[in-house]
Amino acid sequence: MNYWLVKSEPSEYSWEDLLKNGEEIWDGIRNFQARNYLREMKTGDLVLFYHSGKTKEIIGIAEVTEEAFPDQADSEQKGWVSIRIKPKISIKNPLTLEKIKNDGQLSNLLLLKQSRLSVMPVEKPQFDHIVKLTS
DNA sequence: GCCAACGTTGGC
DNA sequence: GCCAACGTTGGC
Repeated sequence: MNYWLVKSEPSEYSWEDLLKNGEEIWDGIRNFQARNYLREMKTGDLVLFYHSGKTKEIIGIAEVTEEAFPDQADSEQKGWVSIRIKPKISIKNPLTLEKIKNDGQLSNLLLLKQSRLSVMPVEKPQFDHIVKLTS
């Protein structure tokens, strides 16, 4: 199993929206690096859900329920893909970017290195550490 | 509101 | 194919 992190601006689509809808097609990704990661996702993989913008925190854990399929909005069929996720765990104590920065074990998170990437892999030890910090 | 870091576009 | 200009994202 692999672990991931996706970012969303809560005014665009929030964790609460995902909870309300029960599942969501994660589409609209128009970045090659992010797309490649989407293609690697497998059913059952776990996905940290990060709010960018004002709050800047990991607020939930979602699960991949459908592996990469063509993005319906990709009318020119350029190979963009989407996946489907559902909420799994709502985090009671969200992990803020500030805490992530101040935690030595999380210094290698791509989140800190490539601030603009919206889909990225997370190593299992780091994922486990985040789960421990937020539970 | 500003700026850094990228990604994209278009002229050459 | 290079590079300047521009647009976008996201942290501060």
